Amino acid sequence: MTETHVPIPTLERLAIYLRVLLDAHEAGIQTLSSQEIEQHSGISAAQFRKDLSYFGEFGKPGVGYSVPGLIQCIERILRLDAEQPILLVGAGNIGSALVGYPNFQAHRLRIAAVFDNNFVKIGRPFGELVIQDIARIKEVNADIGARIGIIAVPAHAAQEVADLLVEAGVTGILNFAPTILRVPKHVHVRNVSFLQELAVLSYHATEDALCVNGQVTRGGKDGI
Amino acid sequence: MTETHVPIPTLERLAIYLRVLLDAHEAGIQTLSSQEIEQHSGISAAQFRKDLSYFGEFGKPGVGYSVPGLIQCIERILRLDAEQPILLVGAGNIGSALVGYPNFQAHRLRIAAVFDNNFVKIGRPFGELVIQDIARIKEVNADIGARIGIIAVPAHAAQEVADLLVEAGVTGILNFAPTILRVPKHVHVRNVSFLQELAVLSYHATEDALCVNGQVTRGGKDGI
DNA sequence: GCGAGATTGTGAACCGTTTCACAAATCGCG
DNA sequence: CGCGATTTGTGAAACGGTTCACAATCTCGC
Ligand SMILES: NC(=O)c1ccc[n+]([C@@H]2O[C@H](COP(=O)([O-])OP(=O)(O)OC[C@H]3O[C@@H](n4cnc5c(N)ncnc54)[C@H](O)[C@@H]3O)[C@@H](O)[C@H]2O)c1
Ligand SMILES: NC(=O)c1ccc[n+]([C@@H]2O[C@H](COP(=O)([O-])OP(=O)(O)OC[C@H]3O[C@@H](n4cnc5c(N)ncnc54)[C@H](O)[C@@H]3O)[C@@H](O)[C@H]2O)c1
Repeated sequence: MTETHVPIPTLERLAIYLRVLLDAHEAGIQTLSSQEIEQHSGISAAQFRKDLSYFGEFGKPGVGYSVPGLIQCIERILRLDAEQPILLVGAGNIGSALVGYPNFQAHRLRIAAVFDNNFVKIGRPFGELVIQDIARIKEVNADIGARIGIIAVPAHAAQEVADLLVEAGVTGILNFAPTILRVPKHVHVRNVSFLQELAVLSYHATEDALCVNGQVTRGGKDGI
Repeated sequence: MTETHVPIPTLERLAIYLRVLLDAHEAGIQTLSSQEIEQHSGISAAQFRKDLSYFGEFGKPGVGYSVPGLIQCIERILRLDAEQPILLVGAGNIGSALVGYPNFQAHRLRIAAVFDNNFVKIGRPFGELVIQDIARIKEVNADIGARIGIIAVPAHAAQEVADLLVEAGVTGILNFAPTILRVPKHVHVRNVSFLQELAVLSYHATEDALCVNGQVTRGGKDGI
């Protein structure tokens, strides 16, 4: 284990391992080998061990991994060992699904405040929270200290909201709007795009050959 | 352009290019160079050209790409040129956000039927649809012929629903439940996991060194 | 205490994707 | 028509992540 950059796919898988481990813990299992993790996660044992090797040594040769021990370690790595407050912007359809989602709590991710710019919505209850004015976001986060924000507003408002989130001190953004966000280098953005996912499935859903090819698509000045 | 396997990241980017092109089309722009696509998409011009090269030649040297022409080509590649019907299972929070989402329509993705197993919900309206009994899914899809299904049910029901979807003729599944699905080889699964996304952000949101390391985590029989 | 069996951690090989760099193609203009 | 400016398409190189394979480590039972 050297002090090296951790691949993002590794971090994503860490969250999967954590889920598997929590399930096992629930079931009263004390120890798991990388082989068994493979069974439950669909990720190869070698990959699992390599992933962990970025952070240290957590297993015992000949035995495997202590389930509660590894849970604690992965939680620490992912900063899920202490409560992680999150700002949600956009009290619409997506926002509504998110505030009520109980699984976040199990990972100590807590939506600590909801913001909108619609005066009709501001002040209304939203899950267990009350919708607040987006104009007050910086002020509110001075108390909360959230480092993660979720953008669930229409695409045309996303950049503006991203700027506000960054100004409020957020360094990680989960973006549901179909737009490329421009943010300072120190801010990490992850885009969630159902359309993209469905497009990939759409491509694979049909096996027929494509009708696009050289001589048809290239051509005269009427072009493609 | 040889007949080769297309990387999944390429397909994902294709959906992004399509969005950029549709925006440009909306704005009345007739032609775009790979350089300009880079500006709008955040994806490098070289990457863009390489991505397209898997499918043919679509541009004119010295000019660029015809916006409407390329839109048509990418839509054909992604099978978004004809209406793509989709089955949604789970009339809950996520399902609710999806049925009302207008952007799907712009890509000819249409949620053609919604299913649930809750007798209280079956028969109720859901968006413009009526919630149907999951038990009838195969029968219903005999008419619809959808090849894509969305799983928006609790994790413990996801595998069972996946089996039903496959039996109903679906070859692509978008899975929102936090579980690994076992499906036949010809079926493609894409998982959407907000938890995973947030975990990655959580990791990056703090720059402090980890407290995990060799001598602490490895050790005596009290172990990790 | 020791040998058999199990399992980890990791350098090295492998493989697929991204980036680079340039020849070939097209356009506009004099 | 020809030349300079522009931009494409694509082999080849660079890069980064995954897989492999094995020495090192640990447990258990005798
Ligand atoms: N609903 C879906 O299934 C779905 C799927 C994929 C992507 N998305 C994307 O997610 C985003 C949210 O979708 P939704 O369906 O929840 O939309 P929505 O219209 O239901 O909700 C958007 C909310 O954002 C608020 N808002 C608008 N501008 C704002 C601003 N400047 N500051 C603060 N709040 C503002 C609105 O008042 C509204 O409450 C959109 O970008 C959409 O494209 C949604
Ligand atoms: N809500 C969120 O923000 C969120 C976030 C991430 C992941 N998810 C995941 O998405 C999935 C759906 O979440 P949700 O919040 O919409 O849940 P939900 O409880 O609101 O809705 C689930 C729906 O599925 C139906 N259902 C249950 N078993 C079924 C079966 N066997 N066949 C058909 N229908 C069945 C239920 O009747 C219910 O209507 C869950 O797996 C959840 O973990 C949700």
